[in-house]
Amino acid sequence: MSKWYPKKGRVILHVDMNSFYASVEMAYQSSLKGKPLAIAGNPEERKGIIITSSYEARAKGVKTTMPLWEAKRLCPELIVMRPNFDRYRIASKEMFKILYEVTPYIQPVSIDEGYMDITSCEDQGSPLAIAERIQTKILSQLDLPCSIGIAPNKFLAKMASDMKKPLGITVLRKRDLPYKLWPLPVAEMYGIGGKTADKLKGIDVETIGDLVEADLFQLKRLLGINGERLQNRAKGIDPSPVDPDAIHDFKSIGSSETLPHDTTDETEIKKLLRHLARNVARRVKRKHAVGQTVQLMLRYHNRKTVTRSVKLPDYIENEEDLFQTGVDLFEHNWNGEPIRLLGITLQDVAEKKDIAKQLDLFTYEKEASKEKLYVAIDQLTEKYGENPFKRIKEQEEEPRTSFQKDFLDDYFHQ
DNA sequence: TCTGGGGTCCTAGGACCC
DNA sequence: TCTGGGGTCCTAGGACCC
Repeated sequence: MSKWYPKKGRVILHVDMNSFYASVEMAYQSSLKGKPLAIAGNPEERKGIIITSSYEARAKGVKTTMPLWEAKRLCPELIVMRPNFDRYRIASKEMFKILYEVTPYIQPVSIDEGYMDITSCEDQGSPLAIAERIQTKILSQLDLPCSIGIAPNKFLAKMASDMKKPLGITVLRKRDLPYKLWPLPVAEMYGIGGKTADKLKGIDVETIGDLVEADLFQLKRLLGINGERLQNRAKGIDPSPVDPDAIHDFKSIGSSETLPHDTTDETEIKKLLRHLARNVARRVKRKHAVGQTVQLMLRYHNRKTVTRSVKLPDYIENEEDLFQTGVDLFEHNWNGEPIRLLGITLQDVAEKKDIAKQLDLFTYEKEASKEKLYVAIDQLTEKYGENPFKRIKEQEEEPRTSFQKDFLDDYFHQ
């Protein structure tokens, strides 16, 4: 007698550190615990905005991106610290180490959060038990609080981890959606910001439940293809996989900086461009990458921001090329008004090892007749073990270990 | 007294080719 | 004389996230 088994769904965790930077500082210096603490930039350099704040500070109304003076007005006893990124990187690494003890199927999405696919971890206990173990371990070993969402896909796991903070664990199953997800304002949905929320309000979509009910054609007209994806997510549908390799497929590397004062002084401007080019080049080098497009960003005194980019005939990687292209773009596009911020970004980035293949092939293409090209493809296929037209990385990747010890170094640059 | 810096993805128009 | 429609590449800007 054949028995019917329900198709097994996935089990996804989203681990989200609670007010990460502030919590790391408290773990570092326990006298800060229980106090309103904010991590902020230097106001003298016009970078005085709140990056993160402790729950004690949030209780007083302090919020991320709020100017420091406003935060101090709301909370006069606020303790303010500059960020110590090295500390946060170390803490992040230790946190992910704990996650990798459970499974290698992890997609880090930022310094303080990541998705885990624990579908095939039944031997380690129920999803809830696994989540509790992770949370307890991160708290006892690192003295850091986190919230965890448990759900059948990434979107729901993300929404779930947001529902109880700090130190929450929230299970969000499909059958929970009508009372746990749908009553929330649509602006609380991941992927919906102020602009989209405003647009949706225009068609009377105020809650996530309203989004589920909304007319699909109307949504598409309003938001394009994103309308359909957002509605699917609201319905609890999100097929996107937990992708451990996403972290390696970076597409751009950039650096930008606000000047202490608006300036029209070309010496000062070039000095900053030099600094930015050096910054980008250092990180490009660490990732063994090259890139083909350089983008210059200018923010003027009135905050008007423009970007100008150029695609180069060759891949570049070094400081000098970045600097020269940046200066070139600057000289051709600056309108002469005082400048507040400058940025240089290298785009169309790829790893050198992948580019080598393309260049090989390109050379053959250029020099070979069609017939010779076929021979060339055969040769390349032999050399790389697969059709070289298909960009493949697997063969050159290191085997995945329980903890890829250097990947965070690469990702969270330095 | 104002509003950082690191990214990703999508859209839209013009150039160009067939 | 007038002029289709599809596809790709390049560039600029916008929305969003942490």
